[in-house]
Amino acid sequence: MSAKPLPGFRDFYPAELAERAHVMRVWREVARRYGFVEYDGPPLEPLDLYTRKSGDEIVGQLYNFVDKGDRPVALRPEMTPTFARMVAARANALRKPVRWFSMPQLFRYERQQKGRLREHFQLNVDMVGEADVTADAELLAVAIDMLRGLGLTQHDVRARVSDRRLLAALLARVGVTEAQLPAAYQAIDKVERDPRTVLVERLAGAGVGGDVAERLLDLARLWSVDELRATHGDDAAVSEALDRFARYQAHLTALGVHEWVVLDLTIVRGLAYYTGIVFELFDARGEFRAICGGGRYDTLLKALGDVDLPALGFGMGDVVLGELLRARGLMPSLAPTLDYWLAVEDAELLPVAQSTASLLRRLGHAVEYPLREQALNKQLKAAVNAGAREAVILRREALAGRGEVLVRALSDGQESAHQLGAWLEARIAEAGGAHGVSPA
RNA sequence: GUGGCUAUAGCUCAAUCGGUUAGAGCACCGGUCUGUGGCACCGGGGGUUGCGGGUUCAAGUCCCGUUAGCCACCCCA
Repeated sequence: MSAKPLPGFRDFYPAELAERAHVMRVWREVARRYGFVEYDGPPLEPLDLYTRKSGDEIVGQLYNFVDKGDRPVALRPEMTPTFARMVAARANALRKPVRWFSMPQLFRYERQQKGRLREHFQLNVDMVGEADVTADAELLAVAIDMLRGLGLTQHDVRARVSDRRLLAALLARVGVTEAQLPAAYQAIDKVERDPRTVLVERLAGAGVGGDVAERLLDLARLWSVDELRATHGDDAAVSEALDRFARYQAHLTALGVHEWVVLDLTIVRGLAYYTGIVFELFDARGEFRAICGGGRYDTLLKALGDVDLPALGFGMGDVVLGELLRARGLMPSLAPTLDYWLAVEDAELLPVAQSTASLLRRLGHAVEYPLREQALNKQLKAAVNAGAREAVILRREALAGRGEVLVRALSDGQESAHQLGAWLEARIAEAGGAHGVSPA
C-alpha cells in the first residue's frame, strides 16, 4: 500500500508493457512505411530551452530543478524544442524534406485526471522543408494510418481539420481586426464548450463589437468548402485559402484517408505557433480527449534559432489512445510467450532437458523447463500457464529404449512420438540451418 | 492552483442502527494426483479497513485534518 509510484506516474507490469509495446510497434512500423526515421534527444534539458519562447509561466507546469552543477534544468515537457535544435544544428546537411519521428517520454507537473498523467509517451512526427499542402496531407495520412494499423476505423475516429490562414481570412472578412485575432481564436476554440452569451461577452471585453461577434461565432457552423465558398467566396483572401484547402482535400482523397476527415473551423489548437493547417483526432463518440493533434508551424524554427524552414508535425500520446483501444476491445492481451515447455518424468532427465533447451534457444525459440522436481501434471499445468505452444515430454523408458520423446500441442492436445535427434534436426532445418548449430 | 465525490486483501466487492475474532469471489501457492493441461473438491498465505487525530463503554461505520484516486474547472499534451 505504501509502495506506490509518484502521483501521475505508472508502473508497467508485463501486461501493461505489452500494451505499450503493441502501440509503439505500430507507430514505428507505419512511420517506416512513410519514410520517417527515428531520432531521440535527452530527457533532461536546460530550463531555458522551454522558457525562452513560452515565458516563465510555463515553469509551473514543468518538472524542473537545479542540478549539482547549479544549472537550472527540466524534464522535457514536449519534444518540439529539442527537435528544432537538432534540425537547426544540421539544417544545411539534412536531405529535405526531413521526415523524422520519435516516441519520447514527456513530463508535466500537473494535477492528473482521466487521460492526463504527469508522464506519458508521445509519438512525435515532424517534417521540415516543404511548404506545400502535399506535405500536410502526407502528415495527416500517416497519423490516420497509424490508427488504422491499431484496428480503428473511420467510424471510430474523426479527424477534424482547419486552416489558420483560412480562419484568419474569414475573421478579417467579418470585421475582426488584427489585434482582436487572439481573442477571436479563443472564442472559436470554445464554441462547443461555453454558452454563446458568455463568448459574446468575452469578445466584447476584447473590443469586438456585438454584430461582429455574432458573425464570427456563426462561422463555426459552416462545415464544408462549398458552404464557405457560397457565403464568403467573393472575398479574395478567403477564396485563395479555400482553393488551397480544396487541394489539400484532394490529396487526402488520393491517399485514401478522406473518409476520416471533416473540416471544422473550431479546431484552433492552443499553441500560438501554428501558422497553417491544423488538425485534431477524436474518437467519434466523443468520450475521450483528443488522441492526436498537430499542424503546420512555418515560423517556429526561425523563432527558436536562425533557420528559416517551413515545418509541420503532430503529437500522439499513449494514454488517451490506450484508453480508446481498450474501450473498443482492440488492445491485445499479453500474448503467449513460450514456444516449448520441456517436461521431465524425473529429476535425472533434467540434464537432457537443459541441453535440449540450450539448442532450441540458440535456434531462437523461447523455452522453459521445471526448475525443481514436479509431478508431470503440474508441469503440464505450468506449461499452459506459461503460454507454451507445445510441451515436449521426456520419459525415462521411451528415451532410454527408443530415444523417443512425446511432443504435445497444448492448444488441442494432439500428441506424437519423435526420435529426439530427428526432431531437433527438423527444428534446425526449420530455422534455416543458418545458426550453425548441431544437436548436442 | 480551485471545487465536488471517493478510499476495506493483488483485483472486484460485502460487513444490519456504531457492537465484540472484517468476509466472499477471482488470482496466487499447496494437496487429492507415480502423474498427460484449463474441471472438481480440500487446504494455505495475504488486511494496522490510505494515514493521523477526535467523539464513544465500543469506530471499517460518526467528526476533523492529511495523503492519494476519480470527475470537472484552469491549462494544455
